[in-house]
Amino acid sequence: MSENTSAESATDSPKNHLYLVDGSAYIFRAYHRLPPLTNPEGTPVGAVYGYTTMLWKLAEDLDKADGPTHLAVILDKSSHSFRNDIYPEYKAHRPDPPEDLVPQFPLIRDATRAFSLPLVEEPDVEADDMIASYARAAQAEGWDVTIVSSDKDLMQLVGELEGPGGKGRIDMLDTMKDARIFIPEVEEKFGVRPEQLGDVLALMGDSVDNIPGIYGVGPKTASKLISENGSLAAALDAAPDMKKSKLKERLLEGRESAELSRVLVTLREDCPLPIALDDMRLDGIPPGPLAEFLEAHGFHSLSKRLEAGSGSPGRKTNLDNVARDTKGADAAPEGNRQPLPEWPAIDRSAYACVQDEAALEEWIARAMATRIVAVDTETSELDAIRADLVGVSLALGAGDACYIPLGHLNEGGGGSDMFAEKPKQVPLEKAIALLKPLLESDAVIKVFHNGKYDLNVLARHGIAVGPIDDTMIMSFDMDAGRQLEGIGGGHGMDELSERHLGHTPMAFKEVCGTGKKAIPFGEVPLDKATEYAAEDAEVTWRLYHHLKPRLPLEGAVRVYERVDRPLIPVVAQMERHGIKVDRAQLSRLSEEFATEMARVEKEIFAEAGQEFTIGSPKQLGEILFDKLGYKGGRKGKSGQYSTDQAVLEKLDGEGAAIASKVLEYRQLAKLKNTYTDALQAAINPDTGRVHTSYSLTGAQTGRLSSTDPNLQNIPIRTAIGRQIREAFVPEDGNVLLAADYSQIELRLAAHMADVDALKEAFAAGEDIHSRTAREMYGEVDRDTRAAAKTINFAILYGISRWGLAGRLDVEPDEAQAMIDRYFERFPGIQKYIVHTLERVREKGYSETLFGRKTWFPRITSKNPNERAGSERAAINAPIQGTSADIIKRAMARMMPALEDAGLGPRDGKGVRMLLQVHDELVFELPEGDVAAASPVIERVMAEAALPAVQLDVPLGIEIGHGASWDAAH
DNA sequence: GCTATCACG
DNA sequence: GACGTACGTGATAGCT
Repeated sequence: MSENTSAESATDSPKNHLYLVDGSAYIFRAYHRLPPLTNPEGTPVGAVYGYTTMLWKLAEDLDKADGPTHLAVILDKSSHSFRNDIYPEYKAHRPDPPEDLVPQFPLIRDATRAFSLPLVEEPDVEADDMIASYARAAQAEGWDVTIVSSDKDLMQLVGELEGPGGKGRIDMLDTMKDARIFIPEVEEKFGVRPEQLGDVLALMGDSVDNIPGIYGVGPKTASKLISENGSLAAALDAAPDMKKSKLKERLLEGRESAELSRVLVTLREDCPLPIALDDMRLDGIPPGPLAEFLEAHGFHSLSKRLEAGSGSPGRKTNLDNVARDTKGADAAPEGNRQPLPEWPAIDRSAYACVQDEAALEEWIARAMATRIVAVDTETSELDAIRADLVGVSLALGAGDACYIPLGHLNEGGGGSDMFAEKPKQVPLEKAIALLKPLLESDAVIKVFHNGKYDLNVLARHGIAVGPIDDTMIMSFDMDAGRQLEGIGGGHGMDELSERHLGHTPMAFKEVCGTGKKAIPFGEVPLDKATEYAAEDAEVTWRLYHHLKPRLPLEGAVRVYERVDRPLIPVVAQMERHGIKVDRAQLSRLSEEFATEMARVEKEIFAEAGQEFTIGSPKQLGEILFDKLGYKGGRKGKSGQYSTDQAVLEKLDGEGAAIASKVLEYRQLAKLKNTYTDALQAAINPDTGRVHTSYSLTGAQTGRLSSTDPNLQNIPIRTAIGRQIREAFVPEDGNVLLAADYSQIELRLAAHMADVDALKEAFAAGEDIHSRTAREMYGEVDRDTRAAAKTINFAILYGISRWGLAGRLDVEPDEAQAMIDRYFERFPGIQKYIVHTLERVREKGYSETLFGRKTWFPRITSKNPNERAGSERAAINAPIQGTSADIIKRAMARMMPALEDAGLGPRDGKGVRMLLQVHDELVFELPEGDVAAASPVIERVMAEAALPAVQLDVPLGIEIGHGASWDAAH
């Protein structure tokens, strides 16, 4: 980390913060979560790899505010402890670890040594006890402690205590979920305070460790008993007075067992400490041993990162530099292409075409065993909501893929010979029945590229696919905005295949043709279809194994796992819901607009003295400026006159009647062509509703975008345009409900730039533009408020005196004076801008509060125009992107929260989330549910940043409902 | 396929 | 000191 950044953040001397890594528990989880990789010698290293990236990530946080100053790894040394002595059955029925995990245990030690980290392994002491002892010892010294684990037993330690050395805090970090666990999280999970957790655990027991607890008492009952009675002893004592019940009997009978369990779950906090706390200080990671280790196990991507950042050989280096300084490496044209695992070249001729049930069953069984399967669907058309399923392809490994045709007609098309036999295929119904358990199995990760599409296609066949991963979203979360010279910056499969695998997949048009000669996929001959479809699945499989391990290295795990990945099925469901539009209303408006256009057109021709194409800016410009002689400059390299709204309004102000008529004509044409006509055409004949498609990778900042049709730009600002909103309606008996974040970007700016005056204003519920006007001008009236509003937005968008001058119609000097005044009144803003730009120049990317990166390669451009443009975008991206992260989190939590409140889908109805418009969510719900649903929706939205981010400003929500989208505002 | 325009946040 | 600069999108018409 560069000196200036640390100087800014580290004004106070950093508090000691000990990280204790529960290594043994981690590798079990890593094993079950990660793909079964092997090193060059064939030793399985999937869990080791996960462990290595975890340590890397922790070391990366070294200089961060809440990062480690001290770190140690604790491992279990032997299977015997004091618990076996008092209870021989303890952990007696543990199954042996999986065969391919056993050889990884010693490698965990190697990995730890490779990072030069202290390693604690004591015989006859369990890791949990050792962790507890170290945690308490550090806490007593007034240190903060983070236990890197998600073991529920360790949650007993969470909390804050005043020791001889000051106040020390113990929390936990679940690196797989990237979640901090503190008192509220424990309370949420177990319903009791951490210090009461031992009592709950004693009652409920633990089948894995063979802790008996009380038979028939599970987490729910245990938590209830303890929270009601205060403690285990009190709960047991209260049992004789309970009214007769099964539970009473069990408590009376199980008293001894519970008391034994209480001892077993108690952590020993007084183990002798083999390594002194001070010796756990983390100064830096010497690169030598680490490089050797990474190399030996074929962790090429990590090796490369280490090389890229290590500087002079042998120098002790801080991993923060190593892992983060990726700019240099990635700026090279091939920089983004990492060494690949040793896969054979893709061979399209090797794919299987699955045409009978037996073969399909075998593929499905193998997929179940493999636990990770790449899936791709082929369909009759692009629109997922209308598309029919034509086939499914699966990939289980490199060179191990198949295509399952399901809806193919005979080659050359169905129309020409309707009696032609179809190719042999597993009947669709049968295939769906066989695939459903695989695609819905919790134990198997289904990997897609743009899975939202496939989810929608498969949902039509009653398959609720999950859990999924998505290589398109992974790519977006790591590489948004990143453009490599000559390689492009998109996230399409073909592009990623070129970029990361160096392989050009078969082009769709090669298979189906293009333009008028295009044929539907169902008419492609099976051999060709198999090559194309199975290749897509295999490419997805390979991309997954390339991209997934990169996620932690790029710091993209949190945004992928906590924001974007959970959103995929949610957005898919919104698309399937669609929204009802009133066709008659739209049609009426179309006619009305057409009549008006004809009238205005006549008037324009009269003014112009001739007929011309009003919609042609070129012709219009010539009429206005050449023929009629109005003043107005040329524009751009096209040499064409500008005739946009600003120009025409100016002309209108100067008395040119034709200008306002053209504006009116344009407005009508826009509304008719883009909305009233197009929306009618977009109604799905099967559902009678309009189904937009959201792009999850469309906007570099992390926002969604909406296409076919775009429902994120339906008019609202003018009365005439709002008539179109009136055509968006609920089904009978329902209403539409709109909930939006009020001024979310300004609130985030106030938080992120730490502007006290703005934070106060939001906390007090003031009108923010009025407050700005008061700060800037000392008085608030219509004019000063309007100017303040303009300036507030200018700030969000990256300000310039010329831009502001243009908007406010003042001289740039005066605009500059206003900017200076703004910075003076809100000093945090200028600091934020300067700091943000410094960071982007240094790192190459901006970051949101949730860690979403947007890359700005042109921030260093020699072209001042280009560079300035990047700077403005870079100032805006963290704010716009954080807002996007927040509403995405709200969306992912919304339906579960409504379901918890009993408001979920009921006989196909209930509350349905239909649309997202950046800071607004639109729902359709039975009128009778409005009162119950509104507070739930409001709470989920208002709390969406928590617990990951605690904002200094409240998030205000405005909610309305009515018989149309317009009425809901 | 590109440019200009304008709808939204 | 300049920069025919407010940020982020998508659809349409006209024109090459």
